Amino acid sequence: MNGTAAGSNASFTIATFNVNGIKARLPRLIEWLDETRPDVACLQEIKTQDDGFPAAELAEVGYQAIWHGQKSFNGVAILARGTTPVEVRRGLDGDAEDEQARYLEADVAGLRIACIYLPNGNPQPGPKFAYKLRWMERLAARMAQIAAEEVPALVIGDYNVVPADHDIWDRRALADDALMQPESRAAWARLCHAGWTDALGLHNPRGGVWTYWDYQAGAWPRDHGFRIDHALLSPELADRLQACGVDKAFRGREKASDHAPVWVRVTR
DNA sequence: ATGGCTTTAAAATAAAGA
Repeated sequence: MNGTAAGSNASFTIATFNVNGIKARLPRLIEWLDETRPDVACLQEIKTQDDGFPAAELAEVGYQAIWHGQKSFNGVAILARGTTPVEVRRGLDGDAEDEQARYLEADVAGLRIACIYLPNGNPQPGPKFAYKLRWMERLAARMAQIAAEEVPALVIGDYNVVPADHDIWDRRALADDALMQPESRAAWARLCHAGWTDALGLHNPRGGVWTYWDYQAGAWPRDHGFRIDHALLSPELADRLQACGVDKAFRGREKASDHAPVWVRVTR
């Protein structure tokens, strides 16, 4: 714009944060936004209906938002600093009966951003696990549509899948859990094989990076965590990946979520 | 060994999370 290289070297940060209740977490959320200043923040488990979303409080710290809420459970939102996300769609095709608020997609600054809260699926086997696997198929279908548009895109959020044994402190601890089942992992692998890049996995090929620590059993002080919050980048965006990481320290604060934020930085 | 927390909704417990 001004004839220097500054524009092409500038970066853009997109983060995801499962807040585990936006009402209880609002002070921590605002703290994190103020301290890390992501350009976009995708939130999961806001656990509020639409009219309970704290849009005014977020606007005070510079973020405009769109959100898809639901009473008590689930709920997703996309925040952008200094601009309002342009909503593309909410919810996935393929199940007219599904009323769970888990998918929200928007355009921000030339990027297509899908914020997801993938079903947990426990206990397995059972209807909740079947719903999880069906939901992953529906997600794959939507991601194929996005890929066909050949836009720089990322699908970011809480996938509730531990991709590999090196993504958990002890694979035996969750061996029977829906997050670790071969079917869950196969569905995840299909997304990656379709051309989407797991940013954090790519930059940490030996694993050992966690994004979640249970509230119970001293999981946080013992560092008994696992990796379930992911960012999948389309080929057009993967080429622009500069860095990615976990804001781990926020898991250790008072009244923290059980998830830590995950971020990716791309060339603008 | 087994550890047992946190949220929401709503009025004491129950459901869900992962």
